[in-house]
Amino acid sequence: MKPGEILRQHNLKRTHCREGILAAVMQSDSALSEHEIREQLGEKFDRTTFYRSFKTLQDSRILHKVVVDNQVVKYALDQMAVTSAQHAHFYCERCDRVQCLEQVQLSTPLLPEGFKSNSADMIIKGLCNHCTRSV
Amino acid sequence: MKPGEILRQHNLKRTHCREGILAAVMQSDSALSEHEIREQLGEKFDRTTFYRSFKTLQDSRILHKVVVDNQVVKYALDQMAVTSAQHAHFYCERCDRVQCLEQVQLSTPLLPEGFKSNSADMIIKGLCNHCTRSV
DNA sequence: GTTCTTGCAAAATATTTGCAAGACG
DNA sequence: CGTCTTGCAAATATTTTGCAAGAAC
Repeated sequence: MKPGEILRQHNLKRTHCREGILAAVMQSDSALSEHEIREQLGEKFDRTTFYRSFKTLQDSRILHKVVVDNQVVKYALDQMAVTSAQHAHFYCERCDRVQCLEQVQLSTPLLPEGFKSNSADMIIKGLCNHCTRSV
Repeated sequence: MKPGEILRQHNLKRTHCREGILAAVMQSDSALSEHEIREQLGEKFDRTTFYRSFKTLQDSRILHKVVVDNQVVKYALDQMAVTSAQHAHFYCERCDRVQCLEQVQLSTPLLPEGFKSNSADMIIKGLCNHCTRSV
């Protein structure tokens, strides 16, 4: 599916900035930071616009945000099939890339008395599939 | 154990700021943000000093940092027994508190070919033990 | 044409660094 | 006293808001 179609499906206006962000994230095999996306699109848009676009895309559940401990913030596409399913994120300590591990389903572990879970995020850190190869 | 002792154990100088941070975190049943700790200590220290103290305490593995999606940053004590064991964090969407679920051990799920895990963090969101009671 | 989105300027917030003065052991 | 830590000022980074001009439909 193309960026424009996705936007239309969600009743969002098809603007250059939104389509640019989507195109970048869709063709990448890892999650991208605001900075990385901005670079790819050649600084064509204002940062303010970026933040507003991210917000819009997140609100419509087209993208989701991943925050790693050390303040790395990345955005990844919500694949339709996966949108509702919980999945883990992998952060590579060598190349700084964040990948969604869609195969890795999160089973919420048993919670203590009184806790009620709505959702869960898991970030696994280590070496990614690219980096274990090239060590 | 008292703040001073902990610092001595780790060969850190016992300064007011460090002891204050430790005292605050130790007596709290949930993780605290820089802001919350600063408030409790009556704005007695500079923010710069705080950040440097947090860094020191984290480097010595006395505290650990928890970052929730929406940019909430909290600090929690590393209990000795638990230090090395992986545990999950619970973020309450109602009261904004972060608790360490030490009972909930993280078993790293099966990773795809080529990934090598060093550590993992899990944040479970929902209603905490205090808030489910008072709904 | 009406409504939503953008760009710009500016503010709020978070975090880091250099350096001289001060506290710790 | 020597070394590590603090406070202050300032730089950098991140994110948010108001408002008028511009794009989308």
